[in-house]
This record gives sequence, structure tokens and C-alpha cells, in this order.
Amino acid sequence: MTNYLDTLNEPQREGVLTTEGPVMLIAGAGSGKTRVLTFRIAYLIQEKNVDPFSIMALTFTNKAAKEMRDRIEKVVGSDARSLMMGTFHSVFSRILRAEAHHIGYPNNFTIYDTDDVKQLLRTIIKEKGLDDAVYKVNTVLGRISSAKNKLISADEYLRNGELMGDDAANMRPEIGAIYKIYTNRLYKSGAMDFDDLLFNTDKLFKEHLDVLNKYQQRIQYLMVDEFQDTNLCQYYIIRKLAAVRENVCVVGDDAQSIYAFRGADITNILNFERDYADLKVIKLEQNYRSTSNIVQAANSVIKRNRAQLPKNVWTANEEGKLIELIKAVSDNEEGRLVATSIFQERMQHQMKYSDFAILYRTNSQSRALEESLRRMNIPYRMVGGLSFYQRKEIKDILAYLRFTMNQQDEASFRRIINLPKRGIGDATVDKIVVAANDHGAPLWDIVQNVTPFVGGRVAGPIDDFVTMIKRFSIEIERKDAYDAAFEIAKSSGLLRELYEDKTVEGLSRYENVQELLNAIKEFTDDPERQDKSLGAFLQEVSLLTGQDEEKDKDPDKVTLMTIHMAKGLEFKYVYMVGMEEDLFPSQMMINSRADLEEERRLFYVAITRAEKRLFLSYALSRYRFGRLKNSEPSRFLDDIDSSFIKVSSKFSSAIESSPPPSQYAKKLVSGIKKTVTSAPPIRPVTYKPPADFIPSDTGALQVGMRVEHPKFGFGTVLQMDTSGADRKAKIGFKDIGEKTLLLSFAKLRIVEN
DNA sequence: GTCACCGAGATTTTT
DNA sequence: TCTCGGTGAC
Repeated sequence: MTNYLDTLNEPQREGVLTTEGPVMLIAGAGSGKTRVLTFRIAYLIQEKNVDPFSIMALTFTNKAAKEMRDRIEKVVGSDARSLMMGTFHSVFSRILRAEAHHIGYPNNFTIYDTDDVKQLLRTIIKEKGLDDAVYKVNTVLGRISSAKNKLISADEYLRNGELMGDDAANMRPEIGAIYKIYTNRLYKSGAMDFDDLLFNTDKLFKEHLDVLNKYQQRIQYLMVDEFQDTNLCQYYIIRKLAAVRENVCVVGDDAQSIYAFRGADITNILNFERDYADLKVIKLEQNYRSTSNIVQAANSVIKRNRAQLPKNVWTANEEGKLIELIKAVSDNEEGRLVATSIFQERMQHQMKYSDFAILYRTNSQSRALEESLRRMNIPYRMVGGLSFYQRKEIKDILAYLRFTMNQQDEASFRRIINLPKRGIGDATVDKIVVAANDHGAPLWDIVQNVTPFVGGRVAGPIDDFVTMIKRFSIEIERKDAYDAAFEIAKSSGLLRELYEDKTVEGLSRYENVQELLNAIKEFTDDPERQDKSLGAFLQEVSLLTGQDEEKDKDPDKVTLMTIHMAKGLEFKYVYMVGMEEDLFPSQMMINSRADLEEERRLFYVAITRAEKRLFLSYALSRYRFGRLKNSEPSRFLDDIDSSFIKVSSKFSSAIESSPPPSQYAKKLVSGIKKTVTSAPPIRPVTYKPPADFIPSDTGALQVGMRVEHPKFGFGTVLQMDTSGADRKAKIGFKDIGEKTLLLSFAKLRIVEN
């Protein structure tokens, strides 16, 4: 058992063995922090005989939690199950599920997702008669959310001169009032938003010391992963929980802090040193993941940031190949070049598809990439995007289930009262909600006794609805989650409605609902699960995100995801695409130094995901908002010390004929050590390409089509060769005769008609 | 109350 | 390009 200690280096071992007292691990990228955390927990259980029940470990994503649990289970076996471990949100929502009644919430409170929250805010803004162009839902939500993350309640917000002053200066003086109404509405609905799961946990501990004490006694050892991403609220909870024993170990890397927009506050790291005088700080600086070139390139980037803790990340790994920069004229070509490169590298080095990842800044960039991968028959999986549980049909069913659990839930009520159609319109719903608020009465009381408040015609259907929901709530007492959910899906008429829709989309929606029911079945059939109630299922599902549905039969696929989702992961080959100004760094992040530094840290995270090879790519034009836009290479390319990067030989010849390169591109081409043999000189031709030459997608190129080439001029496709790895086309050019071109490189414009 | 059509805005990231 | 909310006809 102790032999695993031998596999650790000195600071890592220290991190595992220093179990008593406050510890902060500053862990550089790829320095094995998960190993340290894993072994630390294993060590506590096996060597120090600590009851796993009294260890709490907090992570940021479900994925990280799951991975850690799996790894611990490999060492300590089934003991791992009783660990109190998960994301901040899931662990605290479990605590609230047991304790929420102390702060006036029902224990079976509903969790509102972002859509529910926005809907509710929109309603409130409308009810207050405010202009929704001034009070944009996203703005309002942002203000409220960041207040909650800083532990500022609605009442405190209204009393806070600075916040109110800001709002007044921005012509939005009512935000505080909206916050207050919003809080009351959530409370009345027995619902919490994501921020409330933290905010209310803090409130619970603050107002009920007996409850806090219970958890302080229980949790003997507390560990926090990704500490640099904690917000103030999380920090206070951590401190409270650890106040008695002070056996708290936080692990983080300030260079990888990329969630400031969500309230993460790096100063927590500094405060931690201040709050614990006897804090032991251990630095993990040896990188085991990446080649020396990649590590040094990453260092050269992060060095440009002003705000950072001093550390020296180094590696004993081989030098490795240089980072390659791929240039493309368009987003489509970028996709094509990346796909081609993956194909070739995989062949040449006998890699698996799963060794490759393509990272991007925004989800919308995935489309061009997907197309190229599909065209080359490269299997891929996309992580993130919209989750299964955000689909309309799924949310509809879940709303029924949620409302059956909690009849005060306004958001679910609005969603299902007229679904399927039963002749109850918005006007009626508004009347009911307003009546509930005016009378200070619970929503459900009004709904049950609705006649005085609405037109006589709709009273009948509402009564039927009430009867149905009452029947459902009896069902969930008698049946397990699956049987109850199935019964509700069927009796509500939702299932039938979807079944009768024979369109393609209707079919897939029906299948999605079936899949949801399967997921519930799986949940109830899981022998390790103690709480199999519908409530427990809903709780869990609310905190799930897109990344958590991977029951892939074929795991050998290229991974596509945003950089944010890639944090904590590693791949042998990484392609970081879209290295362009306004995209990365995002145009919304270039206005302040702090924002720009966060973007740079994001770039640092991207670079350090790569083990063996890193490719960066950019396109000179790209479709955005459905329009073609020109773009310039990212300023971040200049941050990389030029001795670690080279221009790829894969770049297209069309660059030379494209619009004059930007200053960034120029600097790059001149400043970068050219280790590639330069392309053979192109023989002079008389043909001059038009200034606005834009290559077409040649995926559907066929014999007989007329094409234009930026150097060779106009021609006709004579023959296609798609047998080999590279698709080729023999083209008869008007000026220079026949040429066979590789379609992955050639810039061709398909001439219309 | 319902449906079909139109126009606007979105694309920064997640629990 | 896509999704969402608003509007007007029935």
C-alpha cells in the first residue's frame, strides 16, 4: 500500500503526508495534483484509519469528481463510496436537502436552471412595467448573480450605496428592487438557483450554529480542488467548515484561473495565506505531462501576465517537436487542414483518434470542424454544447415531475399548465400568479380554488389539471421514481403527443423521452444508491451538464470542446483553433487588463493540455453571425517565444495571394524560425486572381465542374481520385494545361452555373 | 386562445 | 445561421 508513495516526488509526497493542519498546494499544470489528492485521501483512509464518511472533497465539475472517486476506489475499494465528495453545488445541495427547513425552505426544494431563472426575471421585469431593452435579462441576472457570489443579499444590495449608485449611473436603478422580488419569488416557489445552493448553505451555517457544528464535527478532513476558481461565498463556507479542526487542504494554480466571470476570485489564494498563519504552502513545479517545448512555450506566454504567484514550472521530459502554426484562408479550410493533419499524424505515428483533441474558444466554432471531420470519416465526439437535459421535450417532462414534487414551483407551473394544450393562455396564467402574489397566498392554493380569479371558461380545465396533479402526487408516494415518471409521462398526454408526431424531429423527441425514462430506470436500479426517490433524481439531474452523458460505445474518437471544458484533461495531440483577434482573445475581454490576463490564462490552459504535439491555427476569414468576416491572427501568437514554434508546412499556398497579411501575420512569418523547407517557387503565370477570391468548399467537387484557381486561373474538373488518403482532382486549366491537385491543399473556387 | 409569420439579436466561458 | 419573443389574423 505504501509503495505508491515511492512513485511520488518530494513535494508531492509532502502533500500527501501533511494531513494535519492547513495546507495549500500550488500546483503547476501537469504536476500531478490529482494524484496527490487521490493518494492523500487513500492515505488518510488506509494509514490513518480515518472514516471515509468524515472526509469531504470538493471539485468544480462532475467529471473531476467522478474521476477522483474512480481513482480512489482503485486504491481503497468500496470505502470510496462513503466519501462526501462531489462538486460544490452537488455536495451543498445534498446538505440543503437535509437541512433546508431550518431556513424556511422545503427540503424537496426545486433547483432552477438558467432558463427558468431568465424566464422568471423576464416576468418580473414585465410585471414591474420596466423596459426590457434597458433591463436586459442577462444584465440583471449578472448583477444578481455576482452579488450572491459576494454574499450580498437583496436587502443588503438595496442598502449598498456603491451597487445602487452603479445601477443609477447605468440608468438601471431598479435592479436592487428586482433582486428583492426575484428572491421572494424563488422563496415562494420553493426554488433555488445555482448561486442559492452556495448562498443558502452559507446562510444556513451562519444562522444555525448547531447545524454548522454538526458538519464541523463530522468533517475531519476537507479538501478543495481548483481552489483558484472559488468565489467568496465558497471560500466562506470552506473556512466555516474547517474552523474547528483546520485540517483543510486546498489545491490550485493561479495561472489556470479562468472563471472570474463567474465570480471566481484569485485573491482567495492570498487571503488563505493571511487567514491561516500556520499555513503550509507546497509548490508542485515539475511537469510530467508535456514536452519541454510545450512547457517552455506555456511559460513564455504566462510570463506576460502581471498578476501571478511566482513559480517555476519545469520538466524533465524530452524536448519534443516544435509547436506548429497552421494558417488558413477560411474557417472551412482551417477545418480541412486540421482534419487532414489529424489523419496524417494518426497514420504516421499509429495514434488513436482518442489521442487527439480540438479546442476552441466558443462553441459556435465547432460547426466547420465537424463538417471537415465528417467529410474525412474521422469519428469525433463533442463535449458540451446544449445538454440533453436542456432539450424542450425533456424539460417538459421534468417540469411535470418537478411540479408533482413541489406545487409551489412557478416556473414549472407556467411550463406545463397548458401543455398539452388545454385552452389556458398566458392571460389566465398571469392572473393566477398575480393573485397569488397580491394575496400573499401559495400558488397552489389559488390554483386549487381558481374560480374567483379567472374567466369561467377556463376554470374547468384547471380543475382537471389540479385533479391530475393530485393523482400524480399520490402515485409518487406509492411507486418508485421510474414507475411514477412513466405514469406521469403517459397520463399527462405528453408521451402520446410526441408519439403521434411522425416527423423526423418528432421521432427523435420521442426517443429522447424514452432515453430520459431509461436514465431514471438506471437511477432506480443502481444498487449502490441509497436514495432512489424521484426527488433525489431531480436534484441530481438539475446539476448535470452536457459533459456528463458519455456512455459511448466507441470511445476511440477525436474530442471537440471549449478550452474551459478541457481544463484538467490532457491529450497527446492538441489542436487549438481560431487563434484570431476578437475571437481569442474574445472581443468582450480586450477592454481591461484583468480581462485580457484571464484570456491569456485561458490560452495557457489550452497549451498545457498537450502532451506531445501542439498545433495552433487561425483563419483569415470566418463566418460569424452568418456573415463572412475577415480576421487577424491573435496577439497571443506573439506571446509565444518564437524559438518554440514554427509555421506549419501544411499552410495553404493561397495565403500569398490573399489580402495583405496583418501586422501580426507579418511579424510571425518574419520572426519565426523557419525549419520547414520552403515551398517550391511557383512559376510565373499571367493570370491575376480577383482581389476578393474566396475558395469554395471542395467537398462536393465533381467531374465537369468549372473552377477557378488563384494561380492557375479557370479550368474544368476532368477526373476525381478519391481512392487514396488525399482526394485529388485532375483539372484542365485554360492557360497552363492539365494539373492534378490535392484537394486538401488546393484553393479552388467553384464557378457558378 | 392559438397559430403562423416576422424580425431581432446572439456567440464567452459553467454549476 | 438559429432561436426566441412579439404581433396580428382568425
